[in-house]
Amino acid sequence: MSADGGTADRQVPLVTTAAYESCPVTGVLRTVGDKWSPAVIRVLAEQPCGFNELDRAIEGISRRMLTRTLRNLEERGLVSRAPQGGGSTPSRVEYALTALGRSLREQLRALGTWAAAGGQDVPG
Amino acid sequence: MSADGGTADRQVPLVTTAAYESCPVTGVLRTVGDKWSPAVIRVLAEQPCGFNELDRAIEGISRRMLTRTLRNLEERGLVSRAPQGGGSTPSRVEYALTALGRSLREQLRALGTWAAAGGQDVPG
DNA sequence: CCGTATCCGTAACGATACTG
DNA sequence: CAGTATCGTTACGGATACGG
Repeated sequence: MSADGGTADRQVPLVTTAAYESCPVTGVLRTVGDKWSPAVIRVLAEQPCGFNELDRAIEGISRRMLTRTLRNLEERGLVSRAPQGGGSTPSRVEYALTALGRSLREQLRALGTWAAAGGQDVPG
Repeated sequence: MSADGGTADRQVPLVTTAAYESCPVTGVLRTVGDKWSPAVIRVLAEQPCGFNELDRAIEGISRRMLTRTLRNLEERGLVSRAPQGGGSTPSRVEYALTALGRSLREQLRALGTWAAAGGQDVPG
């Protein structure tokens, strides 16, 4: 066997930190891999929604986490935020999935189909 | 408009805790949504690997987290663990992707393709 | 070589009170 | 209605020393 890399030897990382951080898969998993994003996406896929409507639609979520989740999804371009009634305190804010958000929803559905078919057992 | 649920009103949660916890999508995201699972899957997709080989192949991972990640993936049936050399202290343990793990890898690749095409920006 | 045990810091999450 | 502020807890992850 030669001294330098043959078949199974590996001297250098296959997954470097830089490459991993800029990986699209890593990115989307970071975005949607938190506790509540999938729930929010699911509800908004049904129909656009106000803040408190969302709060009631998702059992167990706190207003704090709902805010954070919405802001995160908005930042990523998956959710749009539209305040209504131009005053200083909007009487209603409508959240909706963007086109990108709807396409992500389809990806997640595909993943769900795979998981359900593949016998992926559920946590708990 | 009638008093009971018409079009936009919602009195009951659309996403209940029980349904959410047992959701396949939630399950797979919990499994693979942590920091290192995607990296491990990626390396093992290349070829089966020993513990320290994995450690060196993934820059920045600690032995502790590698162990935890491998155990988690094994528990979910995505990775197989095969100790070699029957003694009390195996001289080598080979980790590999199971058939289920390989199929998940394909799903993740699809997600990555979507993310790269859709202009999902990366974190950082 | 293949891990486990321990300690510690940070970040995520939950509860609740308060504001515009 | 639509949030923010504050606080406490718990889970995740990193460093490192040790054991089989």
